[in-house]
Amino acid sequence: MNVDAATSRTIPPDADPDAPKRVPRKQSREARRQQLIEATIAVLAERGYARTTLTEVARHAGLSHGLVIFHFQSKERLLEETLLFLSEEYRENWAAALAAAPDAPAAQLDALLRADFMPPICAPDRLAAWCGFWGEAQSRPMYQDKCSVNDDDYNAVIEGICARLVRDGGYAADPVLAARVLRVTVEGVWQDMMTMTEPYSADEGLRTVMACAQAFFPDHFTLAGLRR
Amino acid sequence: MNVDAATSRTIPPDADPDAPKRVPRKQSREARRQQLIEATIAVLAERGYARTTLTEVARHAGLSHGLVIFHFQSKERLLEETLLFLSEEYRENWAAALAAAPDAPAAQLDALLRADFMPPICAPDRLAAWCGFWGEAQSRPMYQDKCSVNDDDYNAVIEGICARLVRDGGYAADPVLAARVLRVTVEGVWQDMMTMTEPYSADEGLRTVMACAQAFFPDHFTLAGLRR
DNA sequence: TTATTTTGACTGAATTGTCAATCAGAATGT
DNA sequence: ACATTCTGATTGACAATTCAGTCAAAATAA
Repeated sequence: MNVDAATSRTIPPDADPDAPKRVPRKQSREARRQQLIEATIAVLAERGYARTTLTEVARHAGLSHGLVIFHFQSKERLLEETLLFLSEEYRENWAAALAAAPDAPAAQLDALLRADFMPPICAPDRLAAWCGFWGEAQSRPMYQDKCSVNDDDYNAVIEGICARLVRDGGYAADPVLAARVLRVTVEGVWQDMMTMTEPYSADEGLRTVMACAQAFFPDHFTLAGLRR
Repeated sequence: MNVDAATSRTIPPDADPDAPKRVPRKQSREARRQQLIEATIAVLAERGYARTTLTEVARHAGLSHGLVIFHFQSKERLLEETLLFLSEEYRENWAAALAAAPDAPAAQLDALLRADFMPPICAPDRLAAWCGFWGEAQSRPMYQDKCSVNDDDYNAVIEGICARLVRDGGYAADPVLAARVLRVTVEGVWQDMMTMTEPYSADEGLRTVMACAQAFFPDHFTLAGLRR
């Protein structure tokens, strides 16, 4: 679902190993789809969900709007696949951060929270596109369906980490509530960065989240993150 | 800007006391506008921002769509005034709660947080309409303009309360960050209640917010709210 | 009557989706 | 190397629909 994967597909499985770089068509099917999804994200960020049109997406990609339908059948499907891509990208980002972190619950939580403030997740167009979808998700069950699995997984992970941290660290807080507060704080800070008249930086956003972690787990966190 | 205010306006200050019910035109005008704004909120909640049409708003109010234009000149203006109404309603609600609370900072914070979970603010259609606007606000400077004053005031108030609470209560936290976390937690809980596959109740939402307050100000708050 | 509100038909613009024609490159043949 | 065929990506014109906004006429109240 990422660009590299699409690029690698341009070389057929039975390709001659010494054949250098086969650049098949003007663009391969997967690469075009990915290009159009990126264009959709950009238009969502620039104009908002309600004013996102196929023509604008196509124009942004330098292609005809007929091609968008050719690749995605309908506007609905294009938006679905865009949301799915963002959802997967987000999931892969935090999952990778988690896998790279030490096993101690505080270190895991630190990695999980930091992951949301790293590129490519914390890029302006990504955040803006997310906000656009959030606004529509409530009235479109399909959008909830597309993301609920990833959302539930994230929830389960952060709740599990908080439960371990509460137990091992001797805290009294309810881990479910603590996990929920941390999650919505990240989301809220993102939204601040998109909608406030004078938004703060991603650094300040992360500091805010760490202040929240410190409030719940003062022995393990400071404003700068994991206490060491 | 609320219904009662509009209704009270129906009786002019110089009205004859024994004249039973004068139903002046201008009042009818305000009542219609209010009716259409309520219909707009309902449609926003039901179909989302992108699929909100004048025809649907009019149908919901049992009126013709030409009348919507007659009263609001354009769809843009209708949505602006709807947002303005919601913003004022929200502001009046927390301002009233604050005025009714004791002057102690912990009591003020408790009142401020509870206010967001009381009707009419915490009604499903209100929350859903807010979410719809949030999604579009990023790409529409006009929406930010309309609300920024009220938003900034809320921010200043909750920061001030947190600053007093930190000082008087001997806490070490940064009051600006604590205030920000509390604010985005309320917003995030609202969004949860709108978009989650199996949302929790307003009570559970308030408990979550109080868990956050407890984390920052454990001497003054419990899961049930203000410690007494 | 006069002023205001309300309707509903109409217009013009925007937008999604269709489709036949075109075109670029790959495969195949010579 | 060169020409021919084939495939499927790409275009752009077109149809159908939806929707915001206009307006003349009707209804209603003063």
